[in-house]
Amino acid sequence: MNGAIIPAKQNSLEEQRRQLPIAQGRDALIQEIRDNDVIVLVGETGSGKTTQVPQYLLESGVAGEGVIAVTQPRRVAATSLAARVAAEKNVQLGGLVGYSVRFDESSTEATRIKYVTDGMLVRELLSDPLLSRYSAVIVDEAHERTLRTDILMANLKTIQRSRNQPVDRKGKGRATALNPLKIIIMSATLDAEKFSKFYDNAKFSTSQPDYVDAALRTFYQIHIDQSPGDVLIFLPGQEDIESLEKSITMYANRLPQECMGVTVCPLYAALPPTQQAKIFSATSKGIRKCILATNIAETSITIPGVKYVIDTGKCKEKRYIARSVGTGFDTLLTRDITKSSAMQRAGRAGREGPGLCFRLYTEESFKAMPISAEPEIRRCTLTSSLLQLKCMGQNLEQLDFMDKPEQDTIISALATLHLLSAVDDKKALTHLGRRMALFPLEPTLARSLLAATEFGCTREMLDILSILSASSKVFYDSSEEREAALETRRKFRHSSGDHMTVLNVVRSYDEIAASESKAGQRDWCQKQYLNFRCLTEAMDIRKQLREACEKNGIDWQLSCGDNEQPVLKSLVRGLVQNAAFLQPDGSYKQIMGPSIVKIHPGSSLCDKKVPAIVYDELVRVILRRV
DNA sequence: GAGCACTGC
Repeated sequence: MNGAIIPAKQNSLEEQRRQLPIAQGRDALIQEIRDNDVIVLVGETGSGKTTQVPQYLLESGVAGEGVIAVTQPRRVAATSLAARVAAEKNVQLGGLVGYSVRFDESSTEATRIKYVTDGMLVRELLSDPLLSRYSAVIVDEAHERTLRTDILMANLKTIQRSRNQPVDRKGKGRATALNPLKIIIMSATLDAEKFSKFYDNAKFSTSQPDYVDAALRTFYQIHIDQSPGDVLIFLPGQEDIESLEKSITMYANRLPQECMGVTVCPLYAALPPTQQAKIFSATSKGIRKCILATNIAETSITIPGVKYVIDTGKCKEKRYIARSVGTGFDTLLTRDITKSSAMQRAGRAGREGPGLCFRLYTEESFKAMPISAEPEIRRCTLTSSLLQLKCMGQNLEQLDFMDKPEQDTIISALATLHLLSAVDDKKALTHLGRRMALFPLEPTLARSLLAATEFGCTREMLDILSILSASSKVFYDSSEEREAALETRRKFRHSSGDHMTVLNVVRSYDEIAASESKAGQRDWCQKQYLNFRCLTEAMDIRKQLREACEKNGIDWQLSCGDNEQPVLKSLVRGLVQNAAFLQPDGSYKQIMGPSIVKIHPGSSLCDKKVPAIVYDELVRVILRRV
């Protein structure tokens, strides 16, 4: 859909921290490194930051063209970290990612991330006192304060002073440093301030313990030490699942012969059922199954044979942020689970015998967890419920609720209904509003449907709305197959945007459904990278909506054929609130709100620079975990 | 430059 994104930069870091239980994100870190020559990064040792931060530097380009050095006090750490990062980036060790330790080197001209022992870098000072090949030096395990680390840190300080000196090239405008150096000191908590002082009060930032990495290590601890039995790991979302799947598989391939094998099964709602089914198939003897699941495995799906549970203590939660001015937006944020979730997760271990649960959080964090989740009335849009209550002659503001909704949420719901002409200036229900409530649709979509009766395109509108109100997305894929999916779906793309693209999909599906069996339809969907589950659900919804039309004297067969104008006009009637105009810099500005929004990269309108857009979904981007 | 789960109508 025309998912739009509010860029993170819009909001102050402080504001984001407040909304984000896990503090530091990838983008925020990159920004901090861009803004500061020295950063002291505090966090637990051996966590993912040693492998991730260099990759962030490389990917974002903040470290320029030079080599990114990561120093380690010990040889074995340098070589094994290099191997792991090379594997994560899917490159040959010694290419893009390499290492250099005494007696052993694996690096080439192409190497951009180089893991080295601090002694090696100190030695390099002899031949290259300014370390000019390096654009960034990351000093890891700085808290160990080995002699060579200290010598290195002292030198880095003076090197940076001379390299980052602005050079005013005559007549060439602004003075800039020719070959600046970035320094990142990674340390355990206690010494952070001392490091910061040493580098002229350098900024320091704290990274949260990396639960994905902790889960990886816990899994292998179980795998090596514990008796046979499957392992279930709870993670917040697809992204973490994909990343952990990669690292577990990578280590599984290097296990000693006598060790049990490992098979990894990802599990989340959006995963096609065929792949979900893998969790139920029995593993052969000598293979340990490791299921990586979202909280879908907490209640909805019970997995047989699980003996060990690893609980990261994290989940995702969708939250609507109301704005009394303009439109609100949804955020999907990673947060701590509740006590009841924690119990539920633990209970998934050993349902058929003794089991063990490994919680990757402290007793204190457990005690700090809320007992149960906040009720939806405090977190969701109330537009639809408000309309319904009005139809029942009730007033949401006067109802005696167990938990009262936020005032802003009510105000924004009322504003939306007013804009859709479902209520009048006195907040009273209109005839139109009553008709909107006849359909099991969000009020915005119901408004578009009623507009379609005027513009003569109910048939097309029902095709689109049924997809929009299905609970899963039509276009959904893992990050691995994203490119292929994009290419295959190109034929559905419509120059007028994603809603017309969706219409093309439904029309094609209708043709297939007319001649193919259910299995044939499923096959077709799979080949087109379309979500079969979404389409079948949408077809049920469409049938129901058509019936609702018939019942209420609306002709659902009105078609505008190949003329897209009536469809677009009708959509706008419902989505007025979500209109935005192109800005000179290529971003979009809401007409009814203050925000700058961006078109989702998966949209057919992305990079098209059309003068105006309407969207049906606005998502606030949350910074990623370090 | 990228999607937690569920439910009802």
